[in-house]
Amino acid sequence: MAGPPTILHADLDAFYASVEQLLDPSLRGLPIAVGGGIVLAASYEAKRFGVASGMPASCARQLCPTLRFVGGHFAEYQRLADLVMAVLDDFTPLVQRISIDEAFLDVTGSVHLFGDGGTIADRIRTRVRAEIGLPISVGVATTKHLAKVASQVAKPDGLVVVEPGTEAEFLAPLPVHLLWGVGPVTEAKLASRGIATIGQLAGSEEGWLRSLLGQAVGTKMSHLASNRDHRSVKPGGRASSVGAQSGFGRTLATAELLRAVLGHLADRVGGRLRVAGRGGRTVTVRVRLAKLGTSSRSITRSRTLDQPVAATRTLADVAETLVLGALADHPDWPEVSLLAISVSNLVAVSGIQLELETTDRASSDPTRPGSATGSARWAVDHSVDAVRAKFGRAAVGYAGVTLSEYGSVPDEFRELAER
DNA sequence: TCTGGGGTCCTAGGACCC
DNA sequence: TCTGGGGTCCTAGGACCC
Repeated sequence: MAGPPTILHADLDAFYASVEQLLDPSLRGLPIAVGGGIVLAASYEAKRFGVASGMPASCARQLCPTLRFVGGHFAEYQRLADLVMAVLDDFTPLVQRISIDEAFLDVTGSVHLFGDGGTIADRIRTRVRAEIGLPISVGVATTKHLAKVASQVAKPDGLVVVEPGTEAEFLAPLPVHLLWGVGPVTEAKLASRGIATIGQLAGSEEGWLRSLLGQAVGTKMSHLASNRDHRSVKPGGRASSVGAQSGFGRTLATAELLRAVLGHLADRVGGRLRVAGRGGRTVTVRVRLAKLGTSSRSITRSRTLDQPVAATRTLADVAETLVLGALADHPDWPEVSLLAISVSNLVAVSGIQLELETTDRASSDPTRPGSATGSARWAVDHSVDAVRAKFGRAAVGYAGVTLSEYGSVPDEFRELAER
């Protein structure tokens, strides 16, 4: 007699902007944007002018001349979002947080305690508004994906319940871009075949969709459109890669600049890995290359090592080798506009293990984790990590390089995004 | 000597999400 | 208007093993 599951998707509205309006009442009701050179979040008042996140500030100001830019209170975003998540935890242990401001809840086992899905969603919205002061939209359905679509439809500050049995008629008139996984490319491919709504998508043959969109995407779209997607809510879950990137406009890639930026990025990534007690075998770099007056292209290079690494200097050395190799392959693209380092194939690694691993085997290749210098590297990292644990990140800089002249995004924001 | 199929890992690139 | 930073997942080819 087990009925269908009851899944909620709870999503804070225009989160960063809503927090700013909560902290400063004079901003309430006004079009505001969080960010500096680009819009990181826009209030609903600003969205009505067409302002959207990711938009350059100049463009946003043209759309909305009265737009106010406000600095981000990054620690507050994290603290308030955590309070909201704690409210969700009161209704079920099955909470899957998928970003700072949204989560899935499986409340199937909770309905006998708190009431049906719509009642629970109502209580969540009331509590979040009363206790934290933020608007939150909730979608209720029998599957995760449909709950997410419902919460998007509910925005702003709304609640949408899709009753079991009404899924198809709910989805049919909605545009395909509301489906999770449909971005500009997929939307355009579908539009070229006359498919604009989820109903039209559901009416398309699965094999035909696979040939149009590819095996995985085609299958997924077919399942989503006809609500045959039944992934379960999975609490917890650790990241499978750790990375950092830095854009610096149109700058000529001197060897000094590459070294400095890669050192800084390796420091960020290595520090986070060590704090998490993890190391990774695969180091990937991304280089965005640009030519003046033309578009940019990005290339990636990766290398998989025998042993997991987390040492800043080792990561920096591997990354530098990869970047130089990538640049050598593209001599006609002289300018570098972004560098990124990512580490994947992650495994749990204790500090002791890392130390042993780097001292056990000597090697003349400095990019290998078994380098003879490994012990010294571990000692340096360990000292830096210890100071930072006490006094914060800024207490110790890597190689005395702050790179403030290149970074356009404050470090606080990076740390927020790391969560 | 050449033929076949399956599985896993690695690498580069692309689409998408918040 | 191609701008930020941190992620996930998929594809396709090649190497290698059985």
